[in-house]
Amino acid sequence: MSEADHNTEHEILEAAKKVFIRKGLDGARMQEIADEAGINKALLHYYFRTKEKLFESIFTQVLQGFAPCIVAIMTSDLPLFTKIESFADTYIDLLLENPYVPNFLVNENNRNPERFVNMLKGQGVNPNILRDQIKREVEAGIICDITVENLMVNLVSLCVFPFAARNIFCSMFGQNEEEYNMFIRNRKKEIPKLIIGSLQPRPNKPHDSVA
Amino acid sequence: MSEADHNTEHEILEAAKKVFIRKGLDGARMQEIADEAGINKALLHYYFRTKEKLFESIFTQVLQGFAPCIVAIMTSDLPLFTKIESFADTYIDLLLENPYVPNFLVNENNRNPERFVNMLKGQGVNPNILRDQIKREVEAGIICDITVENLMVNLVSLCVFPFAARNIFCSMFGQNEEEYNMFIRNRKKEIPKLIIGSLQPRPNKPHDSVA
DNA sequence: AACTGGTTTAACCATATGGTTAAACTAAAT
DNA sequence: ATTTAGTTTAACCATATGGTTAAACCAGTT
Repeated sequence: MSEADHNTEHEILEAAKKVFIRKGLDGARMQEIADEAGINKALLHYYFRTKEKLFESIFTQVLQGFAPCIVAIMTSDLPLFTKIESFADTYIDLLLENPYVPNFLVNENNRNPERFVNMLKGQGVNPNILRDQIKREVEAGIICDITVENLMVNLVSLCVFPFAARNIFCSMFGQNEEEYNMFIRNRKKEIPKLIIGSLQPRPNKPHDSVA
Repeated sequence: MSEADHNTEHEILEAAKKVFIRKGLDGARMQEIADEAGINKALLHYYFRTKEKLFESIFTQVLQGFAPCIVAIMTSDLPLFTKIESFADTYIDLLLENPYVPNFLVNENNRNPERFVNMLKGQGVNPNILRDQIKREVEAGIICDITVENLMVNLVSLCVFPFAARNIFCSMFGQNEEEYNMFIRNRKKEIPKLIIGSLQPRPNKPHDSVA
């Protein structure tokens, strides 16, 4: 029997991920995780001594799933516009596969900010490379000026928030799950269009007067 | 002695708001709320029989604090650009005064979507008026076409998400609290600029080809 | 046959927590 | 002086929950 097969640890991690992401640390019950994994509480504690340890595993696992995407846009050496398009595309795909993760992360970010910040430091997220790229492209006349901070916050907000506020928007617009997913898939193109449009260099002034 | 003075109920509500917003329904302890209100648990239950009831009060109170802003942009008859500017300005001010509310709402939205949806229905949020306005302004050549959904999601995402992900961005950019607040205040102008810029009608095509 | 590690069962413990209760106290109202 | 609403104190209850434990079970291994 291959190890990956009856690998109970893996089952537990999958189950814990599901439960923790949906209910958070406080809301999750060890019993529920055991049930979800198809085992019993004793065995659950046999593998992961405490709830905290189990949560820690899930948290880092989830975070590491989302880090590469962010690191890529921060560090790769593609042209900025390409990066933006690629980020929106892959990030939204990732989110569509893990729609509850934004809530989970926002929640944990609230409950235990230190853990979050410490975890991030280990991921090598450094805005300076992107800052330099922006500077270079501004000087080359490819884009008009913007801060890394505004660019990143705009991009991430537009991609992530529609997931965090899914129900709110859904009910606000009277959409069902599938319609909303379609709407979000559509945004894979809308978001870059919006941001890249705002970065188009203007002949004279950095901002146009409202007609 | 005026009622508003020793008004214990008010004290309790303030305390509960603080605790619930920071820790959520699951994380909040009745004892903690009592302490925060400077009273004891017995009296707390004397005023609000159950945790649920108390939470309900806080939840509706918080939601109603944020509804008017949304309703205004959906229903008032100002020109669209004015609305957008006004929304970003007043909404971000409101958020700066209640920085933990986005987390609270996202959290609750996750934990109990039904409550959220039901609550929203009572607030008279109806996108059709705004939809009509957009249609009119498109036909008048004031703006280029966009769906209400995309406009609202963009606007709200850009305003709210920087609060929900405060620590993440803060640590990502090495900013302290005050710098980040400044950054956000700055976005009161940046966000309308971005969105209004994208709505500027183009002479021929609805989207420009990348230079 | 004996051993081994993973697994189950089921009881159990300590603690936290939401909620209740009764008795006493205080201060204002009558 | 009595009443009354608000408040405190402190004990108490029921339950949920994280975590432990011991004994038995079962499948492969030796």
